[in-house]
Amino acid sequence: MSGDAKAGRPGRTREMILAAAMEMFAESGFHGTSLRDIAGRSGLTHPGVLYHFPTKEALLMAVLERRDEVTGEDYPTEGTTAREVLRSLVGTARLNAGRRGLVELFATLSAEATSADHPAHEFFTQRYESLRDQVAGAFTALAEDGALRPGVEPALAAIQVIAMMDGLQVQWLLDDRIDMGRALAVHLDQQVVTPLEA
Amino acid sequence: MSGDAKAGRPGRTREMILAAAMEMFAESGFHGTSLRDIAGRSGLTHPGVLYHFPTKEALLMAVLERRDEVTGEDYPTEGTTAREVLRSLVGTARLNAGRRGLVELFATLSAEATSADHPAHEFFTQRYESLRDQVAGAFTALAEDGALRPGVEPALAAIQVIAMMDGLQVQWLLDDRIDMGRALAVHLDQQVVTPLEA
DNA sequence: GTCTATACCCAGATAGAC
DNA sequence: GTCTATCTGGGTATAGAC
Repeated sequence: MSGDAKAGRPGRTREMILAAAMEMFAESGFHGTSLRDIAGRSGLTHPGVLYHFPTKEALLMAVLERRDEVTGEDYPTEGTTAREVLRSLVGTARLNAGRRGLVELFATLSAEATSADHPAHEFFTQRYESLRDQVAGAFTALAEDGALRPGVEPALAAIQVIAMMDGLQVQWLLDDRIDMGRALAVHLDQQVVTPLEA
Repeated sequence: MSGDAKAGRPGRTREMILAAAMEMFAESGFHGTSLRDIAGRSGLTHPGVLYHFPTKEALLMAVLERRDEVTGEDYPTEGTTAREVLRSLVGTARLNAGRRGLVELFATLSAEATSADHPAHEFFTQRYESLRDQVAGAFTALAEDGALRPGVEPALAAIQVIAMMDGLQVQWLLDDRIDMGRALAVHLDQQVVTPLEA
């Protein structure tokens, strides 16, 4: 049944397409990449790609979910201290400075997806909500330890850091002399009583 | 010479096209909007549009410049105090909460335009540079008056506020319960010794 | 001077052969 | 599971009607 050498393991081709799509979306953006480009790099024709992913947007969503897995490795979600959660935000910003394509993809799509009818709208709405919850949780824990500066509200502080991360990405994409990690670290140190680093 | 009733005042049609284009770029982004869509809403065909604007890119640039005029009214550039410059950032954020289309346009395009070959790339690079200069100037003036909290660096603070403004827009577009004005005001008050408001 | 008609090529998507 | 062929629609450019 599955002994056919040509076909390989099911999902094998799917993986190759995903890898090619992620690279090319990252290099040239979603609109700048054609299905024929992706197909070419995967060694098929564009209807071949559409057999595995019904539409180009479905392929995009698959790439986004995979991106979340990759970046998710930077964000320890459980069993970590509140300070570690905040430090991981700075860490991600620093790592991102070496992953331009991924940053471009995310920045472009999160903006595009603000339209209610965009295929990735729900994806991003949920993503921001869960990110805000997670970061707000960290700030709340710090507040309970009296580790926040006076006037810092956990829920608002979460919105603010996440906003700053996103905005820094756009400025950095336009001018890579912008130091995202430092900007974020300085901001976070203004929220807490004892500096995060060291 | 100019007595032709059909033609109307020169620039009349141009205005209609611009208005339609601004709305549709805001809703669907640059790549998501076709000239035929814009033409349809303006009551002409797409080559009709191309008579007034040689290319789709030229139309985009015209729209961007007009947006700058609208928003520019919120930003007093000269003859104002440093504190007023910062307050105007908060004011713009509050006004923007009533101009969803404009915010969508700007958020979507600034992200798209991070690609080096995007027609609006240069426009946004310049825009951010000049905005940073202006805000950094305000922070520098405050620093000289000893009005900044210890550790606040003017140039970095400018990058940070602008980043936060942009990031807040994306979160607000996805969930309009986000209070952009308040988030920004609280952040700015953390940078200065005496609160900005009142 | 202002627009319509038309034609070009490239992209996403579908139908159906193998 | 993948291809060939084809359809539709987009951006661009030109010819020519009013």
